[in-house]
Amino acid sequence: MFRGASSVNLDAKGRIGIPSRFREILREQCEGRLVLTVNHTKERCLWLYPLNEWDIVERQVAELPSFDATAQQLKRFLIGYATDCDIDSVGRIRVSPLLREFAGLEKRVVLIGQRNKFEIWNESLWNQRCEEWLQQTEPAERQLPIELESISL
Amino acid sequence: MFRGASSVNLDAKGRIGIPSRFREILREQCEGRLVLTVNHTKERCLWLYPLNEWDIVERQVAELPSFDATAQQLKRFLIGYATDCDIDSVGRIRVSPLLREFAGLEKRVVLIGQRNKFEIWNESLWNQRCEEWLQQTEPAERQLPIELESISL
DNA sequence: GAATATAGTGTCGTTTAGTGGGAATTAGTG
DNA sequence: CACTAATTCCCACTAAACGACACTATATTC
Repeated sequence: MFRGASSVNLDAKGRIGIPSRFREILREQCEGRLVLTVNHTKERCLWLYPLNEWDIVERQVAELPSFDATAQQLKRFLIGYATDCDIDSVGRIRVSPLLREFAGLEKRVVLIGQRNKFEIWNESLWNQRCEEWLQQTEPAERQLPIELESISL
Repeated sequence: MFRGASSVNLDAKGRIGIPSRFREILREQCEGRLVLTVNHTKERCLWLYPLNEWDIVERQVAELPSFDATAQQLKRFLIGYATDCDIDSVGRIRVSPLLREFAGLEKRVVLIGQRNKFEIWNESLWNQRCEEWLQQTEPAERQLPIELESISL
């Protein structure tokens, strides 16, 4: 289970280093095989799953009805953007231009451990959002179709 | 199972390259034999199936009740536009002018892995739709004849 | 506090994917 | 049957991705 925030560089070739404290766990858990995709909500950030965790998520999403528009959108985003990526010999993964663009990643990014996955944010966007969340008194309103409520991403 | 988004060029001869990471799988699964058809919903995009997956879909659609207007329409679009296409020696398929026109494909297109199939979009339309989906607060209303709910295309 | 180890990051060269274009073949049309 | 247009096959070029290595800064140990 992953937790904690790290600030890392995205290099000129679009690679980011996974903090070393996670590397061994990831090697054991999924042989360094990860899946990188987008967050389907309004927040522009990426999600990074160990392959085994991703399989669970993908199956859940895939089983949603084909003719439900909301479910289709979720599928298009989550599975549509999901990219396999292996950790290289020095502990980095490559983020494709498409995904970088989606999340607005530039040089400074933050990697946020979220139990079964990581979130990857543009650092300044992350800081900005943190401020907003702290200001905010009312929790965001929730309205979801019934099928989505039970899913744990 | 296919996932991930790729941005590719449609060349002057109407060909698009299938990303190399899928080619070997496609060769094994269906000997590079694919079926290209249209999305029957409001979304103007194409669907690309490996032949074996297409067979399943075609059978399901064919068995829908003959006197249901919605099912008839689905049949007309899906089966009516379905075109066989083989992957060439450098990993490309040709998209007929009819299909290109239907989906409004120009030079830049995106190929979206959706498990058993791919979706092919005009790139700017795809980006536009993504924006809309992310903005959207209310989930789209759902109203479907009961037979269609359970089909997974 | 110096020496060593390790994480993080940048750079180089090789390979391979992506794309464009020409020639040969096939199909469509008068 | 001939001519034209479209399609397929093949080759070539370019740019991006990958793997290996190297350097730097921070942390750790003696």
